[in-house]
Amino acid sequence: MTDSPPAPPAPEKTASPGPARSRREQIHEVASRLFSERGYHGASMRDLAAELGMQGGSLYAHISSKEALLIEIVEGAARQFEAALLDLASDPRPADTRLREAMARHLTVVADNLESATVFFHEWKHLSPEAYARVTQWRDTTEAFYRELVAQGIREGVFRADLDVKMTANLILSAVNWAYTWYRPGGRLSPREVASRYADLLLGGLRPPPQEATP
Amino acid sequence: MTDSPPAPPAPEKTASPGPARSRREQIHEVASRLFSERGYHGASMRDLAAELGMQGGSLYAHISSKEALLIEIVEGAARQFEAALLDLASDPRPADTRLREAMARHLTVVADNLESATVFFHEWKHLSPEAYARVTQWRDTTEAFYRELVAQGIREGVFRADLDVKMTANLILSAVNWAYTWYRPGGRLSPREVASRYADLLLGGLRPPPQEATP
DNA sequence: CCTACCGATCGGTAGG
DNA sequence: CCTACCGATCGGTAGG
Repeated sequence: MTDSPPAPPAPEKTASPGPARSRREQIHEVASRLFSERGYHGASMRDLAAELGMQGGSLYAHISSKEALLIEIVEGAARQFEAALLDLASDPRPADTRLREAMARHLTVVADNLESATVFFHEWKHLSPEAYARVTQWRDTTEAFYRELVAQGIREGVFRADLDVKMTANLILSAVNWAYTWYRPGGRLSPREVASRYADLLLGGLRPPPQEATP
Repeated sequence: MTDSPPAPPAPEKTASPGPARSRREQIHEVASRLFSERGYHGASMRDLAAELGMQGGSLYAHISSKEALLIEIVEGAARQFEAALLDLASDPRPADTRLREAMARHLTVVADNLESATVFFHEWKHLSPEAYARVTQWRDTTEAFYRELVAQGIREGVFRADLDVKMTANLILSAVNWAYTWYRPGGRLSPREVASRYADLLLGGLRPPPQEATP
C-alpha cells in the first residue's frame, strides 16, 4: 500500500439511521437555520461553511449551488406537509375528527421543523421558475384538501350549512401556518395541545353555549 | 436665457396632499415593493434607483442608508397597526363587538398596505438592535391588546369562561396577520367582509347550532 | 477539503 | 441628481 487517497467521507448516500449524519445532511441543517435567521440572500455560503468548519469553496464538493440548497430545503418542507396530510383525504372518519387530526399533524410538522418551515414560508418566492411551480402546486393541493374537508363536513352535517368554504379553509390554514412565528419548543403546550385548543375554538366558537335557565 | 440649472426637485418636504408625492415618498413606495418581492437583502439599491430612473448613488441625496429605509418602512407599518387599534382598548362596547371592529381594522391595514406589511412580517428580524427592540415592543403591545380583549369578553360573559386566553389571542392574530399571504385587492371580498366572516367563524364556531327537534 | 483566485455586484462616498 | 470610484463581499471554479 502506498499513498492512500483521502478517507472517503463516510457512508454518504441518503439518510442513515442513528445520530451520525452525513456531511450533506449537516449542510442542509445548518443552511436551514441560517436561511431562516438571515434570509436566503442574507446568508452567505462563507457563513455556512464557517459554521461547518470549512472554507467557502469546499461546500461545492457536496452541493451544486446555493439555489439547489434552497430548493431542497423548501421542497423537503413541502413533502413533509404533504406526507402528513395525504392519507387523511381518504380517511372515513367524520370531518370534525379529521379536522382535529389534520391540524395536529400540520402543526406538528411546523413545530418540529421550525427552521425549514420558516424558509418555506419566506423564501419560496425566490425559487427558479420550475421549483416555484412545484411549490405553488403544493400550496394549491393543501388548500384544496382543507376546502374539501370543510365541504364534506357541511355535507355530513357536522359543520354549519352556511359556512363560506374558502374563508373557513383560509382561517384553518392561518392558524396552523402562522404558528411558525410564535411556537417555540419547550413552551407550555406541545404542538398537539396547541392544535387541540385551536380545534376546540374553531369548532365551538368563542361564545358561551346557549344556557338552559340556571336554577 | 442661458443654461438653466436642473429644475428643483418639486415641493420636497413632508406628506403633501393630493396625488403628487415627494421623491422621498416615491422611494419609500418602490422600496416597499422591492423589499416585499425580493427580500431586504435580495433587493439592491441600484435596482431601486433604476425603477426611479436615477443612478444608484443618487438615492443618497434623499436617504441616509438602506437600513434607514428598512427601519422607516417597518416602523411605518407598526405605527399603522398601532393607530388602528389604539382607541379600541378603551372602547366601552361589549368585547364581541370590539373584536369584530379590531379584526376589521387590523385586516384593513394589512390589505391596504400589503407590501409594507409583508416587509414588516418578513424583515423585522434584520433591523438594528434599537429598531428591533421597538418593533418587538409593538408586537407585545398588540398581543396584549388581543389578550385583554379576550379576557374582558370572558368577564363580560360574551365569551366562554373556559377559553385559553393566550391561545385565543394567537388564533385571532393568526387570522388577521396571515392574510398578507393570500389577500389580493380586487378579490371577491373587501377586507371588512373577510374580517366579518372570520369573526362570525370565531364567535359562532364551525358546528351547527343545537337543533330544536325539526318538526 | 484547501488555496487561490475569477468576474460581478454590493452599499456607499467625493466632488461636482 | 450624475460620474466615477472605493473597499468589501458575493457565488462559484481550477487544480490539487
